[in-house]
Amino acid sequence: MKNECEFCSFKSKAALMLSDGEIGRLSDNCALVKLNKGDTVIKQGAFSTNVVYLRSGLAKIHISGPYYEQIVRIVKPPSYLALPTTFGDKINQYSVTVIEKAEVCFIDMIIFRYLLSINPSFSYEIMIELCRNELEVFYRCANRTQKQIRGKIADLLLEMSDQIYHSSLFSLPVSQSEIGNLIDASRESVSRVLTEFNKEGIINMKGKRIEIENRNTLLLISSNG
Amino acid sequence: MKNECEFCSFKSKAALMLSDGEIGRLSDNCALVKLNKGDTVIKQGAFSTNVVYLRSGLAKIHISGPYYEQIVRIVKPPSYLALPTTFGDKINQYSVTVIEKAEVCFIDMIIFRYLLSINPSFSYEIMIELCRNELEVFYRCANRTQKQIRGKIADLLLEMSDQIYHSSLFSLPVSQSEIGNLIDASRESVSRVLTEFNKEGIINMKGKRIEIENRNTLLLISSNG
DNA sequence: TTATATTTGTGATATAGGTCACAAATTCAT
DNA sequence: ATGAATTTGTGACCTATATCACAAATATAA
Repeated sequence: MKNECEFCSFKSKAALMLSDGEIGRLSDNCALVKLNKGDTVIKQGAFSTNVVYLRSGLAKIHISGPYYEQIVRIVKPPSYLALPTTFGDKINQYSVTVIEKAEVCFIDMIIFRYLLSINPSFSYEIMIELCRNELEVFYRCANRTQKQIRGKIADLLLEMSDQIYHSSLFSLPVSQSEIGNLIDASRESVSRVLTEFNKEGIINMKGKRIEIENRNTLLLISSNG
Repeated sequence: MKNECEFCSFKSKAALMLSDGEIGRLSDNCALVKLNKGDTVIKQGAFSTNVVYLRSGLAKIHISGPYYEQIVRIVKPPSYLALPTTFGDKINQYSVTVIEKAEVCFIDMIIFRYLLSINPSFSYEIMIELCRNELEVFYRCANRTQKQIRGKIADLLLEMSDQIYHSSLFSLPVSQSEIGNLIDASRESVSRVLTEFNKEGIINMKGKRIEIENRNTLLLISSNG
């Protein structure tokens, strides 16, 4: 399916830098795909000639660790994926899997690199994204290490509510095991803490639906260990 | 002190992409500084208008975490630092401190961005570096989480020997507390493991001098937890 | 070189969070 | 809707590693 990028209402900040002609080139080499929860967007180790633009939905980035698959971060749109594939060798260095019904554009890598080479503003915006990613991982790194489980879960809930869903009521896009994997804790501990928070009236949880009832207490727990 | 970049024998791969004229521009806006262990290269929170090129020596990147300063990685040359400052706001988002006598070039950010905008090959190489950084943090992330202390220290020793010093005999550039901070362990545990390795004949340690005696066992421990 | 500050080694003890096991609840596919 | 598969809740128990507390060893500065 061909995407009409010129009329796309989910353009990335970088894509806004492109001229009409450039957008046309992009459009001709870009395929929009709708994906469901669990679908693989990028498979680590596979050969690829595409950059992927996450246009809507949610995905997780995970890599194969020494003992098991490790989720390294949740990605929300707008976001470019597989950039290391574009710039390094053509083998995907991590996997990306949809965790919430997503629209994704597969962009031919040659065109993407061509656009980078002729449009410095486009290139500049992509660099900003790369830097932001790096900083985010740094920040997570310190957080993962220094906080205890209650703090890490409080953080995650606040992030979901503030950064991802922009609402105090949302449905967790991942299982408790995946949360555990992401924040470096066992599934059982995640369950225990979530239940605690529920009993303490901090959140109201039924199934995967969560409503944050007491944001301030979460903030407190987040900065307490 | 003005640096004569055209004659620099420690050029980055990116800098090799620059034309003579471009190198000249760089040279005019670049200051070479020699720094000692403990010297601050970049201070998180401070305003900056420079990119920093690590030309020789070693440095650590650390950020302020929720409870204490967290070392996120050791940087070896050639490497550009403070790129997020260049691309985002002008405030440094992390600190960089020298851990082994270093030479560093402070490059005016305006020139750096100018070169990026006119030279796509230069820009391309910088993007490769940004991507490599991201992947490296992903990898570390999985490692830190999934391995036990012996495995993490084995990894660190192998990295020092293979990646940093290219020799089985080297002197640790950081204290055991810093190692603990980097691999997410207490100083005491680091000491115990290093002592164990020493007694087990895997390494030969006196003071900060370490010689790797049994590389294979280290590899084994590294992939064992 | 000498004094001072920092780093390291090691035993004793404490604990956060992991692991196991199984029942209950949800979610998914037909 | 219905049965199968997955996810969640929770008690009992375990363990890797943190903490504490010093003494010994090294590194640093005067």
